[in-house]
Amino acid sequence: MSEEETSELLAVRRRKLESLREAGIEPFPHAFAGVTPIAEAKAPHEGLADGEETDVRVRVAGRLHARRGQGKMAFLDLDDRTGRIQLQARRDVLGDEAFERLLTMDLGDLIGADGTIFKTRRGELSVLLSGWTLLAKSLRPPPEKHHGLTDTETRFRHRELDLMSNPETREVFVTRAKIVSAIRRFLDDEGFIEVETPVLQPIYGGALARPFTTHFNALEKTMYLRIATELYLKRLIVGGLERVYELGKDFRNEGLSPKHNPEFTMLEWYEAYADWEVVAERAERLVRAVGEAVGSEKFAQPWKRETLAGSVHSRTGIDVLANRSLESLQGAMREAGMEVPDEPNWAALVDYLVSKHVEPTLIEPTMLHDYPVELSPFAKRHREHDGLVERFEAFADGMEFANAFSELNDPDDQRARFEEQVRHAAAGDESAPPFDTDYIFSLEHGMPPTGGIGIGIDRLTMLLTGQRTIREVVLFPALK
RNA sequence: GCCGCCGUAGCUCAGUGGUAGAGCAGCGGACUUUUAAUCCGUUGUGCGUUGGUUCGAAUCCAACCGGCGGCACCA
Repeated sequence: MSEEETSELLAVRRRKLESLREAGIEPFPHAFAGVTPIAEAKAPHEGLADGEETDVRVRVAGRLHARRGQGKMAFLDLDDRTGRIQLQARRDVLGDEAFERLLTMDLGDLIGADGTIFKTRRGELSVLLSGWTLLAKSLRPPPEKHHGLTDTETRFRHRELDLMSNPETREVFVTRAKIVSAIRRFLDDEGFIEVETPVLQPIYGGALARPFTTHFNALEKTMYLRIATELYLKRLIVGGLERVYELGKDFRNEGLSPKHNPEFTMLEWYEAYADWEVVAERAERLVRAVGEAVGSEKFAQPWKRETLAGSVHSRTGIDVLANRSLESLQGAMREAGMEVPDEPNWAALVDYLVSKHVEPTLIEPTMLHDYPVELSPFAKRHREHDGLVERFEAFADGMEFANAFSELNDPDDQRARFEEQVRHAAAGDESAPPFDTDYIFSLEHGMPPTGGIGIGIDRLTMLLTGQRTIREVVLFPALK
């Protein structure tokens, strides 16, 4: 036995478990049929006058949260997913044995309760117990009842304790579920079909990121966890599915931060015959609908739009398009009295300027569009401006949450972009994706003009629930 | 990976060099309208780990482990 198992707190609960069994009471029964959610049990009776009783019978179940009194009458608070209700236990109603046995129940035990609804003199809607059942014995004490659980490490490593003691945590994850189902409803209604593409891939692509690597024993082959669903989804567009979406986990072998978890949930959709502006319009409508579904005002207004170059110019006075080489741009930054970081090329320096000087200022939902081709290996060239692609990224609260473009469907251009990325990889860029011959093969059969987007669901959930770190919207976030 | 802050009982927290505390929870008792119930009594194999300094370390120092924030990487 470990030291922990000998501790008095746990031993007391163990002894109670044994005494229940000795009394012929099953501490872990199989089911408890006919339970009404607590909020539903309460709702019809909120109008009762103080002290008013009913003969309405209810059956509720949940976790014992608190207990008051223990003479001839006791009050107990019972929690379920929908709320909390007070139980009134009376010796004269339950009888000596059931009453006394109930008082030996521990906080944290799961209890089923039968009784009638009434409102106490103090105005608390309650259940006058006519009977009760232990549904599962709890062998460890729950977190403290009124401060809840605040220790972040315990909250994330043992999310079940966070969920049982902090209702606001439950709300975040219920909202997250509503967000996901609202997304599916919206896209299904607009003629998209949901698909599943491989998580385990022989070659990774569709984004600039380092992958997780694993090994397929039967084939003696290195495999990768996907960093994006993009390339497989566009192969489905080539195949004629025309409107597809996938909601699923991507994996990127990068650092942890308040905005980054190594596995995260991404929505991507692709639609034939559309360009980035069609996608932008649909994305705005989708996010507005999702916001309405969860009662958030965050995306009620139309999103602002700025060109990427314009956004840098307005914040820093620097014209990145008039300084189209690394040396020239570095010079312009020095002239402006700015620190010049050590970046390998012009595109990386532009990316730096955006992330340092523009992104933090984008609080209201904003699209930046017209990106440099060097930053966008899968986006179609801009119909008017050389060196740019038709792409936008969407931001809010200083954080990117979506990335979309007119999809590159010229197989020869795509081949050249892959070759450029392969050169970057050879020069030591670990996030440059490898050449994907199957993808080129697919494009050579002809992909219609297509618009596509990726939306980070964790970040969207952060925005819609007001959470400041991704760990608060992921049930079991990555920890050391 | 780097820098800073943090780690005390099941939980929430006091305690900054003199030998470990409170509240809740627990245990025993009183109480038929409580709701952070109250009252009386009572328990606690706990200072993240390992070293070091000191007559003496939760407290000072070092390394390590873990958490948080920032940087780097990235979405």
